[in-house]
Amino acid sequence: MDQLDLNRRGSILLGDCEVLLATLPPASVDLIVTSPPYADQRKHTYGGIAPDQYVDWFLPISAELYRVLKPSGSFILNIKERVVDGERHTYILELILALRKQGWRWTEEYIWHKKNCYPGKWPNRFRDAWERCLHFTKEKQFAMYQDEVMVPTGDWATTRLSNLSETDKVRDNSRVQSGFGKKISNWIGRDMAYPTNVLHMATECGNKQHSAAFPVELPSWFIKLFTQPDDIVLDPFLGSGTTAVACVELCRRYIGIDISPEFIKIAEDRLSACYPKPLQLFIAEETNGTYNS
Amino acid sequence: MDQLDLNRRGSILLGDCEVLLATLPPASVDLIVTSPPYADQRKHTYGGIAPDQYVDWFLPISAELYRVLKPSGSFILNIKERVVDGERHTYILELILALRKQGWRWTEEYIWHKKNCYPGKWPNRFRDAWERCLHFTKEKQFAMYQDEVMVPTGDWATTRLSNLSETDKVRDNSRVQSGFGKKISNWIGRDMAYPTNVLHMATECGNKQHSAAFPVELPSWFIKLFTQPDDIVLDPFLGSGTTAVACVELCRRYIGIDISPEFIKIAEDRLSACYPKPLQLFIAEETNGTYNS
DNA sequence: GTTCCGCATGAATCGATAG
DNA sequence: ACTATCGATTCATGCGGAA
Repeated sequence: MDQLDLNRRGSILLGDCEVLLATLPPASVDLIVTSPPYADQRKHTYGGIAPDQYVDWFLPISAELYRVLKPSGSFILNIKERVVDGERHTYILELILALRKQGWRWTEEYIWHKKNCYPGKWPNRFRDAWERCLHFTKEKQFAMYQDEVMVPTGDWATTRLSNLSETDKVRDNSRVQSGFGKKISNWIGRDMAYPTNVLHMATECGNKQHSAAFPVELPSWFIKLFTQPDDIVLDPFLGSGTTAVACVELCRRYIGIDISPEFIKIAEDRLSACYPKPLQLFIAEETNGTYNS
Repeated sequence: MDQLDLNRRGSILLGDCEVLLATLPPASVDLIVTSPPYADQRKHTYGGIAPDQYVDWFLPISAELYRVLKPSGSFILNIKERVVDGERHTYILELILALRKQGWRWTEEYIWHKKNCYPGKWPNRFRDAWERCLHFTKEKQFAMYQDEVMVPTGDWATTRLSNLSETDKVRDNSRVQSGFGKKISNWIGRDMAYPTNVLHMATECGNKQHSAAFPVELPSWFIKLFTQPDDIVLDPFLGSGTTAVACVELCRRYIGIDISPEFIKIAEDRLSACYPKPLQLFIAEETNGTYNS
């Protein structure tokens, strides 16, 4: 990836992703995580793709994504169909079918359950509290590091976890993420379980600087699951840079593309104030000498 | 519906639902809730429909469902696609597209989050913890009674609800469901909120008598949301009778169809031991005189 | 009458073995 | 080669029995 001028942390590219993706070498990316502009959204930057044209708009881009992804790589597409004329539009169903014709395997559909979804009331539907995280791969076998996202078992969470201090939790997390120490499965033993394909995460609503499509937690989870440190993660619709932030925190390299100079600026500002998680821990311990292991 | 010989509670019909549905009058049903046999499942009763043939198998049935449903009615289809050769099969996506061509409106997709999903570990996926509850309607406007499924807000649930006895909860539920007392929204006031389109419910696995496809809670929720007392609810794949049980408990009339005499027997046995929720309360209070309001 | 522990039980999926 | 069956894997829940 040296020809990409990818520094130690990553690269942010300004421009149309279909054009810029063509400049990347084939089979060079370990993971693609993205939340593309939803139909009729972001009109000021992408021109607001009409639902009926969404598949035709996306397919040339996904063809380039297929080319740059390693055979062992994964492609996570976070998306949710809009309501049009009182019913769910079918462009995502059609997109899944079209991507399969393009060669992608529709390996799994994860659900992001938005614990704090947007408020509102309508006569014929409730608040929409979930989005699709479609998992596509090129091959039947692909890289997956399940131990990296293990969670406390229900029993353990309600009884023992509640007794741990916040500092304990932070320290434990960072140790695992930095690759030091034992595997979680050995370390905690039977107190940890593998997660399911339903992710419970709150949306980030407090941040006034940027309107992130998804919380850092979401790309972080998939990055831990599908890549190792120093692997390369691509987000062709970087937006406010959430995927790149997750990469820095987890010591992965990123390639971020966006067509909007405003968003690129926001992403670069966020990244400049962003450190790997182990380093964050180090800073925290420097500042706070009261911690005892 | 008198020509159906529908008694005060409902009717259970033994036979092929495509045939039997043709005998029902048009526009006579308020709600259809069903969980059809999934592809390649239940081979002993339904012959195990192959994934590739699923849409063709289902369309003649859904045509009859369309005919018997009132214009203001809803059709809830609980289903989940299998994994075939390491990827999710697309027959449900194709089914949604085909149902729309048949005239159905794909109004919403609710998610049933199965808190206790089937265990297991595989190299390329996690446990499947969710199923689709597809909501189809005939018209843009349809009957929906949102107040009937309001839920306590987090604060209230964790503080006051946990202090209530089981009897209290039964009493409260039955009052609301039977139409006695105030609307929940007035009764609890600001402590109640509307739910989202994500339903958190555990599967019923402990029951030795029958293996219900879904918990009574699931059809109950949709029945409360889309019907009023004495309305008619249809389940063309009744199975062990869970939908009919929910109808009895909520004082709705049911039409249940199943092709398996064994399942019909199980359903009838369950229904004979089944009472409306207000009556359950009455029995509970007869037995337990210690309750003070 | 509580609370706590042990146990059986699932609309599952994969890989290996057998026809 | 391609399909059919079987064992191994794994965890939240609700029941019954025990302290």
